[in-house]
Amino acid sequence: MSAKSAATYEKDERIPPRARILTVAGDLFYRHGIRAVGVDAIAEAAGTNKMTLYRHFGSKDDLVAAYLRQSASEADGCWAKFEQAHPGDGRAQLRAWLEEMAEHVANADQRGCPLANAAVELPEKDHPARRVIEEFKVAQRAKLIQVCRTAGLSEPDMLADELHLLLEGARVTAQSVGSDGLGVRLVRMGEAMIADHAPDSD
Amino acid sequence: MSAKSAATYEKDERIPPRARILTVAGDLFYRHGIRAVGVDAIAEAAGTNKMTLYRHFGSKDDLVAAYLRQSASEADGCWAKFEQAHPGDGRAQLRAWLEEMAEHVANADQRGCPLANAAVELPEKDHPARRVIEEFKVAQRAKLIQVCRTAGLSEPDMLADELHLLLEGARVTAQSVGSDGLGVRLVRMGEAMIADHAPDSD
DNA sequence: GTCTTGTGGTACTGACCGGTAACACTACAT
DNA sequence: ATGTAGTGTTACCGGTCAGTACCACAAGAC
Repeated sequence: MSAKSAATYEKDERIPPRARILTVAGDLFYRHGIRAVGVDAIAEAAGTNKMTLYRHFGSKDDLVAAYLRQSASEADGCWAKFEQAHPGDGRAQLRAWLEEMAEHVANADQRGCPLANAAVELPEKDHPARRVIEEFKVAQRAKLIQVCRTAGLSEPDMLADELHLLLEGARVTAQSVGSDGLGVRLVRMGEAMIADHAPDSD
Repeated sequence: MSAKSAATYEKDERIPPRARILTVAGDLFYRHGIRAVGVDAIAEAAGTNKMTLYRHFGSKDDLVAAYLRQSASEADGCWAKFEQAHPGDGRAQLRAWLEEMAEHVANADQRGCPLANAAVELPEKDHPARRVIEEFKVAQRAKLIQVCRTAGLSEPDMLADELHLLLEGARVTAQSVGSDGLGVRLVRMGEAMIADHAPDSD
């Protein structure tokens, strides 16, 4: 109930400690930044202790990597959701994605892409998190290109990169400037980009 | 000459300690991240000691704020340079800006916008750096809108935001994905956006 | 002269960092 | 009943963190 963390587990849950640790670590890393959160704080917030944490994750860096893997798989699940909601309809999936991102940007307690933030915070190129970030971003790009292609849009890889830059820019801008009206502008711009790549007049 | 820092002053310079500290702090903060750099390291790299550092900057947070102010004024100087190179020609200034950013993105030891990175690293809303970031971003946006307007482009504020999102996205993407071909694509996309807002066919 | 201002050097505080050792305990399987 | 796997607890390690006290030294001002 403190201002610092609303996600303290108060211990006794039926959820196994590893999952508790990962959940609470994700919350703290995302909200306060990776370097700003110590393992003691994570263990305590997860209702366990440092030893158990280190039995499941060999080091803080490993925990960070696991956190990023988790974030990446959530993003994948997001795409799966769109595909399920609009099966075969790439255009609708793109639109759903745009709207989701607009919502994200407008939400005050969202702090951008966890992976991109980690890339900013951890420049050391041999950090275990780096691999996760790169793999995710490559997969993400491939996924986006594929959706653009199945949507029947021209130059799918070009459009995918355009949309990606737009969204990434919006997410990072929301953190430094704020997000008044950014969401709607985002959707408008994205729609315009998509329209520019429509082969038929739509 | 080590891998860690090429900017160690080896002490004896004629440059006064305050300037040395600020320069070396900027270098280290930018390359390794703000939270990753301690005041001891800065003082040593600047060829001075912690006491002198604390005499000029009351705390690390103040030093960080000074670092960001410095970065912001460098960016302002950049715009002044464009204005001087292409006086009165907003379009050419925008083009110069795009090319500068493309260059930046392609450069491997650039790590995005110092202000935006700081916003990621320092989410605490009462941090002295926050004020600097917000003021800079507001000024930056105003400046960009003004250039778009004097360039005679339609919907200057809309275009300015589009360009800003594009650029910010490119800078942050370069850190997580890499920058192969990103520069040229950036210029192309920016030119297309500008063209879309040209009242006459150009 | 001396007084002041800026600087360097050293040593320190107290807190926190990531990580580990050793041991007690519970639950469950056989 | 016994073994085993996972967990909790406490105390600790060496290192680093931001920040400070104290003193010595140099330069310029008067």
